[in-house]
Amino acid sequence: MVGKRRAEMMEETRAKLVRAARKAFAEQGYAAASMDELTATVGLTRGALYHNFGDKRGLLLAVVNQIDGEMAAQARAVGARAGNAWEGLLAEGIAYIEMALEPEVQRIVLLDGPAFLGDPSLWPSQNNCLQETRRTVERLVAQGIVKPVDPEAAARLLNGAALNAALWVAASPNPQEVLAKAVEAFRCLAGGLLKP
Amino acid sequence: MVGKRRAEMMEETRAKLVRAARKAFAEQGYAAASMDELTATVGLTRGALYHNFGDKRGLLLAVVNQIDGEMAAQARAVGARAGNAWEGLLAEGIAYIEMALEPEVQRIVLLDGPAFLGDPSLWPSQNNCLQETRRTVERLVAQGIVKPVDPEAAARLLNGAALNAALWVAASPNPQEVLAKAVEAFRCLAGGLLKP
DNA sequence: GCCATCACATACGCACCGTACGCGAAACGG
DNA sequence: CCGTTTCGCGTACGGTGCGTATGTGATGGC
Repeated sequence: MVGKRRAEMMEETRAKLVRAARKAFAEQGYAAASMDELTATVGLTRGALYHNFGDKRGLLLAVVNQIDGEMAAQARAVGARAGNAWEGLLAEGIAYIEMALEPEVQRIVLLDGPAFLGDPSLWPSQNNCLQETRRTVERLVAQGIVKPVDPEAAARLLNGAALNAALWVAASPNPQEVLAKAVEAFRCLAGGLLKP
Repeated sequence: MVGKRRAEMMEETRAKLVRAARKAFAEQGYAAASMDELTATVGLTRGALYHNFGDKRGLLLAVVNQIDGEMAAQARAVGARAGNAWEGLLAEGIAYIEMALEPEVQRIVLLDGPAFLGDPSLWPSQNNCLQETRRTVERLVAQGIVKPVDPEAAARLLNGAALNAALWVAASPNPQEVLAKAVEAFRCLAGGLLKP
């Protein structure tokens, strides 16, 4: 600890707060999470919070951006692993459904994020995972595999469908069975984009 | 006012509070809306609120149920007006997109509702507008028009896609143009449910 | 016409957020 | 090497809002 520069220390403080926030927001929800408790769990006070993130929303923003980035990376990896471009799009969508089962993703990014930060497209992160899907759709349109739809619109609807599917699966008593149904229905819907 | 019975009076105060809540929640969001202000605008105090709805969430629940019911009725009406069952499903979905442009629907039912009340399927209203879509899908499956998918799953994904489309449209600078794209993409996706 | 009920108002305590200010250590210039 | 400035963070304060406990006046049965 002693050998570190100020910038490193500050970055470490930010990281600690973000880590604690991911836990607290996921478990209690953004509104119910107390900043006094949150900061205390990592040996700090609210002073550090307001100095680093401006306010409570600023911390939520930082957390959302971090998780969003992780999701986009995961989606990209899954898509790249697929046999062809079309299977890649399906794999990405299904990956979103499965990722959204994680409490951190569901609670923070899908529920509290839009409610307290507004529409995802307005986020500074520009919603990486949505952009990822959009680019995939663009490629498929260019290759003539899918109908010439607006890529942004298609990406929006696909992500929206996936997100809602995940909420459904998470709330169900037997997630495994419901997940299978959701994935099946998703494949079905997405097929509507394919050229005849 | 004098000639009314107690039950009528109580129903009237409930209605007044719900009306005020629709306005306040839609304009400021659930979290930011002050119950002191809200009740004062209709000449009451928080006492009336906690007596009639238990707590702040109870009021949100009542508001959500009311709007949800209106949405389901609207969807049913639009669906019935369509030429055939398949066009009815499309019309319902598009109607959801357009309804979700209303701030009361978007802010209260789509953003704050899930965030503060949990998954819509857990709401006491049983999410009427989702049930409406599910029944429509069931009919289409029975008639052999759409593939034998799980009706609940299909309804979930369709509604999710519509909701996300609406958020996108509402946040865009030129809603008219974007709405057209969203509707087009929705028709496309929904087509994936049709039997070949 | 008395009394129980009840819808709603009033009053209180508590939690929490945001801000202004204080402090001590690190960075910096000479 | 030392004085000074910077700055990351802690501390203290005020304001606001929720939930609950208690009071009250009108209503409706008997």
